[in-house]
Amino acid sequence: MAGSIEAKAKIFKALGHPSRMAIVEALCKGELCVCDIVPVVGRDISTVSKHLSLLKEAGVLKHSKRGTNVYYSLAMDCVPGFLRCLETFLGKQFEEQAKAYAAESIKKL
Amino acid sequence: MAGSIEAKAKIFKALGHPSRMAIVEALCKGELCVCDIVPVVGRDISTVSKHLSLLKEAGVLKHSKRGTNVYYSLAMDCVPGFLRCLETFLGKQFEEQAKAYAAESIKKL
DNA sequence: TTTATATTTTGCCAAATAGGAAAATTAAGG
DNA sequence: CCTTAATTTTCCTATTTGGCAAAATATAAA
Repeated sequence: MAGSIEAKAKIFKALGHPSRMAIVEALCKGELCVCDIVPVVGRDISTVSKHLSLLKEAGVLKHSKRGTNVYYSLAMDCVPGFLRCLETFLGKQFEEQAKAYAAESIKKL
Repeated sequence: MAGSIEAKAKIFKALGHPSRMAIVEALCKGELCVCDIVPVVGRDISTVSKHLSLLKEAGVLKHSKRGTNVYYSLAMDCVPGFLRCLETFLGKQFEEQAKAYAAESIKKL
């Protein structure tokens, strides 16, 4: 399963950019067309389109055309749960930092 | 929580490289020193050291010095479970491709 | 203190990435 | 068929990244 290292890294890499993370977070709530994703990301539509195809290429998203619109949605069940877990982790980390900072401040009084 | 998008993307980015994915997979089994990680990755020790500090900076790893060695270990509980989930996903994806390919081959007979 | 071992840091180069503008493509609708 | 709207692709540029080699650090051992 050595090739699976590459495959897994590719998935992480796809999610490893703020614009693409924002796209995936938006799609956790359900399918969206490109025109609705663009304002979420706040970048040129050509840039957003490229991010979307990268995510699709990595297997994170799937898409379906209906009329002139293209709708993207999540293709990987594991992702939303992991994102919530990361948020908990980041929340705790932030708390700890705040606590450490407070302790330091008290020492200096 | 807009900044959390950046924070989460940073974590994914840290894991989004084959060498760093290999490091994290190795550390799922437990703590290792740099000298034991180097052969796993198969890159120059200076390169591996940079990958390790990037992972630490992102909060994925922590480290402790003992003697002249530095031991790295996982700092994020969510990671191993997600990796197993991805493997299941990739396995299914591979199966489907094989099935589709077989169906195509039969048609051409 | 000198020497050896483990690790990190710096310097440099080649390759990959993200960005927007503009051109190309696709599908409706008149 | 021509026009409009949605999306993707191509082209080009600036920035970031990953790699190794060499120098710098740090700790233990002689």
